[in-house]
Amino acid sequence: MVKITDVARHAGVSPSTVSYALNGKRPISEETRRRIEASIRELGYHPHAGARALAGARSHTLALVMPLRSGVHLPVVTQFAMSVVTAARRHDHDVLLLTGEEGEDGLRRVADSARADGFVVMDVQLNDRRLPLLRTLQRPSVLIGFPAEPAGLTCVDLDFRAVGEACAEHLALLGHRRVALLGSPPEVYERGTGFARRVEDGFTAAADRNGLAAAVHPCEADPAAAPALVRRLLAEDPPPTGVVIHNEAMLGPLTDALRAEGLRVPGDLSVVAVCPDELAERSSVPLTSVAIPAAELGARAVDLLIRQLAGDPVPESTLLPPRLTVRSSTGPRG
Amino acid sequence: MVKITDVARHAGVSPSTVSYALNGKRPISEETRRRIEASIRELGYHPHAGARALAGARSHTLALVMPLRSGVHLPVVTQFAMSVVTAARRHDHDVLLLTGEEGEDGLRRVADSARADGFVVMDVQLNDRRLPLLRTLQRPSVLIGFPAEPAGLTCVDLDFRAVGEACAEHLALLGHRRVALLGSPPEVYERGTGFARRVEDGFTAAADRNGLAAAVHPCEADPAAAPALVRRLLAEDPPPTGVVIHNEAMLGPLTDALRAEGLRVPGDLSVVAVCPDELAERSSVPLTSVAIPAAELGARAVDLLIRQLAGDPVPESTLLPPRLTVRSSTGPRG
DNA sequence: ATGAAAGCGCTAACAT
DNA sequence: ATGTTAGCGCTTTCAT
Repeated sequence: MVKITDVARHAGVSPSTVSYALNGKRPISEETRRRIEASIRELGYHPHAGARALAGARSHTLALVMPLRSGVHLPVVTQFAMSVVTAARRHDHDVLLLTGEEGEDGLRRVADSARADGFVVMDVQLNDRRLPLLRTLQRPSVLIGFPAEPAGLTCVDLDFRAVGEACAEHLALLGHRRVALLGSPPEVYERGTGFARRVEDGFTAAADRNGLAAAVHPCEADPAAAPALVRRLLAEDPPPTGVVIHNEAMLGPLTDALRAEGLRVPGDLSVVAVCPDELAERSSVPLTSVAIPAAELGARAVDLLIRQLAGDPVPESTLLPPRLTVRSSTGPRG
Repeated sequence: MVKITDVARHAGVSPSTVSYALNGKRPISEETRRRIEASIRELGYHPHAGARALAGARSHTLALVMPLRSGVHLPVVTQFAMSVVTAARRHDHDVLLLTGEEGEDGLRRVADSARADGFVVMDVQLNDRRLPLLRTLQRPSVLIGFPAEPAGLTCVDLDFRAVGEACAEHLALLGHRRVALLGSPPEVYERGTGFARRVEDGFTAAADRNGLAAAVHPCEADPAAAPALVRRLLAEDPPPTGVVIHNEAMLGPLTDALRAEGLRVPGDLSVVAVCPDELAERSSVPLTSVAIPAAELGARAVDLLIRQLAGDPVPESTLLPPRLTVRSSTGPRG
């Protein structure tokens, strides 16, 4: 195994000089730095992570806590994880993967054993059991999603209010005057992170601003209920010409039901979905949609964590703007 | 921070005794062990991972290398990762997450810096660039999938030949006499890990054994081609009454095309899919299917890695038996 | 069955 | 701008 003293000898300097050249904590002459870098490459030196963590105060590792439950769309989880790793590597950090299942004990274990310097926690619930611990732990963390009481925690999420607004505005711009939101099932409002309500608020607010008539239909995750819901929607007089679906499980059943009722999309009805791009693309009519920007969320979370580790102040709340992708399911009214 | 000397003092023993009590490398009297364990709990002691790695020869960390390309079904990746973490924790190991993107340099870095004791490598290609390195690295690894030349490497995968057999046998048992396999696109055969061919072989072999007439249709991943393919399938005289679809991208288009041709599933045609359960369940007619047992693969991979780390001999090749889940898309002939 | 003590490879004072 | 050196907390001989 190649160690720092090997590099030092090879470059004709002291170990500490190599160490400093590596982490830039004090100035090194250009000439010396070059020799050291050459030696490192030539010998294939990689500092022993354990020794580094023991002597320094940092493991150069971030912990990523994956969801407990599988309510989250799994592809989004993978994309998110990948972007976290990629971003972490850019900052010379590795990523330790934890499951939400390990709960508070897992967090404490990882923190106490100095396995990780900070945490990225996915799938944070409104009243997450882990919140008190995360607050007191002497390591920074970044939460994906907003708990009921986010004060004192660093949180990142998609700006769901802006999602609702973007959907309404997209339909308004296409000339629609009557729009509806087919929302999430009640469980999501209660158990979830509150994002369903935020979409709703943004949707109705933007509809108001644009003079649209807007209806909101909460929506169970029951495929069998789709036809009835669609009929109820169309029974309005006059019926909406644009609809936003924020309910992943019902997306298929609802579009099927629309087709069954003989409605053409977007000819008779424009449809905007709030769902992963993957789903929107695979639909029989590719859906105009707003997706969770998993990669951006991951990169941003790492960024915030690294800045905290550097002692920089960071905003407690970060909301990422939504991006609406226009596909084939929306068109001008009529 | 609580350290081993704190525990030792609290329990009235020497640090080394605590260490031995922790890892069981020498006998400790029942009485002493109990006192030590009590102290550990009371003080909330967690050994410093860096110190442990430095003094010992093990980081107690496994590296999990996630896929480069996104050809792999992302939900399967997530499930796999979760099961790897869960299994690793059962053996007192943590998991470091790497992306395939880091390639050989990433593996070397992690090995040389003693960040991980071994590797689980997902998505191994037939002629993976990382294979030579994995062979020479002084750390064990387990590959998910079989490269062209697996000798000297520990590989785990679903037994795809048995998958083909299970599908054919399921149809045979239902009384079908003429069956067809709608296979993977040519790219998969070339670039892939050879599993497509193995399914094919198993399928035809089992069909032969059971006296079925079996046709194999390779199948581009082009949704527009689905109707033509279905018509071609039905043009056979007599047409098959059972079909196996091993092509994730075409699953939707093909079932749509079947419906468009007025075929009832399973009334007129029984369909077996080789695809993630998730997809099979969400199909308009829930599909009888064989899935990738992601969780089992992950657990098995970790198992093999841990056993290698313990110096135990392990089989080079492990094939997991497929599980066919009967849903609504298959029924007796006629 | 238990203790004492010598490192493991690195970082960060404290030197010059 | 660079060198010297004392630990960081643990494991593991070598003792007893």
